[in-house]
Amino acid sequence: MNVQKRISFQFVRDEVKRRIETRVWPQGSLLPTETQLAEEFNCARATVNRALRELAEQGFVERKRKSGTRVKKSPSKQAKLELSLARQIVEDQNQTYRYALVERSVDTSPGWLSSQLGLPPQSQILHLVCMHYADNRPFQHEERWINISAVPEVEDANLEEVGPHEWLLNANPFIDAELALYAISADSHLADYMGTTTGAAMIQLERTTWKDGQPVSFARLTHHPGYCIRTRY
Amino acid sequence: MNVQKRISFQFVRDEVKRRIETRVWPQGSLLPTETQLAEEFNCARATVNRALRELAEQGFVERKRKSGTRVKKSPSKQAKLELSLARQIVEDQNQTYRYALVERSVDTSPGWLSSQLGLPPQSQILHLVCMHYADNRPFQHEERWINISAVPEVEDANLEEVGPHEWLLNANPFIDAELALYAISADSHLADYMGTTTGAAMIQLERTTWKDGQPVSFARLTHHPGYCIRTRY
DNA sequence: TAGTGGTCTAGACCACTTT
DNA sequence: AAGTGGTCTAGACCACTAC
Repeated sequence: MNVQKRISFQFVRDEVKRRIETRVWPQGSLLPTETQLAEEFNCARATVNRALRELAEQGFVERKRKSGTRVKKSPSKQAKLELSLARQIVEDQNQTYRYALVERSVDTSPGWLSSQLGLPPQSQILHLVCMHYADNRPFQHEERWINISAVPEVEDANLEEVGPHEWLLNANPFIDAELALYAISADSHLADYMGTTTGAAMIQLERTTWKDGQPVSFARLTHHPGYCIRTRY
Repeated sequence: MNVQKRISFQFVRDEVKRRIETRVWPQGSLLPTETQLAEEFNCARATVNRALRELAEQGFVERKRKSGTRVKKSPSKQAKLELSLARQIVEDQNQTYRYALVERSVDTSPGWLSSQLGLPPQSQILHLVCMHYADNRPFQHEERWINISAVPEVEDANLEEVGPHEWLLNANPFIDAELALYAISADSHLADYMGTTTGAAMIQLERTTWKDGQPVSFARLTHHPGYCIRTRY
């Protein structure tokens, strides 16, 4: 007796994916309709729908009403990057994390920053410089500017123990960010902080954050030479 | 008359998200059960289920059978990186793309590569060096090693016109890759290729690809100084 | 205007996990 | 053993879009 289990959307999803990968349904071709597939797999259309919806999310197929479901020409895979707090990265590597606040001052926003964040001139900003260490070796240099009017509480926050990044995330976990990632050569100042030599290549991450359309913060996170971002896709 | 539209899963999703963001349901707290929410919103449980499932995917809540749905402490957002072909990146910037094959040779795999890819010793590999240009300025330097036994056809492929990355993706669109991203200083050789000075900081991307568990290729993609990866999350 | 995917429902049963 | 999310069904109607 064939004790066929009830068909799951995973089964349909994986089988359709297999047919795409083995080019039973070549790139650019049209898949059967949901109704046809439901018949073939002997399941409800909703089940097929969920399977195909996931494949669409993953970038294998494109779906359009009336036209049907098409195998994508170039599967547009995306690498997913975890961009955590320095503390989390360090602790995930089983290293000891240490944080130090280096500089703190309240200023009026310089021109370049106002333009970067879209701030009115003369805005008050909190300027911070801090260091993150892993096993007492420099891990990340953080320079940050915070728009005080967006988070007035920050002026009274104690940032000696907890870094501004972490403080901001706690105060406001739901924030939109824009990222830019590039390589820089250490100037003598940075080299000094990072315990390396002038000219060393390092990865720098610029992070601009917004809350309800209001600019909150701009940060430059510079990682020690040799720091490597890894992922899989 | 209150012409209440039929409740959509988007409505439920957004309303629940709003309550989380405004801390009606604070971080770490337990949400009502699907059944309760379905009652409140006057919709089917399946609708609530889909809404909560999406919020779980997006990292706002955590769901466990029997325990219920909990607001996550630190919403674990992930940045998504598009890592396209050099040609695509260049053309997306409305610049003219040019490709050049610089070196091509068939060798036995050196030790470091065998170890990187997990190849048996004495494996035959195709070694390639090529350049990608944007508006005739160096854009990306590509050094690549391909495991010939994994893709025998590559030995006869014409790689004068189409780069190996693009060729491989066409030959086999469904590939798993491991990525490493870091900063390097240009040595005189690379500086020469990239039309820059020795010591310039550049972003280098290492890409190892596998097909059905079999190693296919290892590549080092070096971007011109000033190259910047941008994203939002 | 007709065809296709998009979504909702009401009910059912299952599977995991805590008690 | 009981509670909660996970999923499937069968049917219905809607919304977009190619024709």
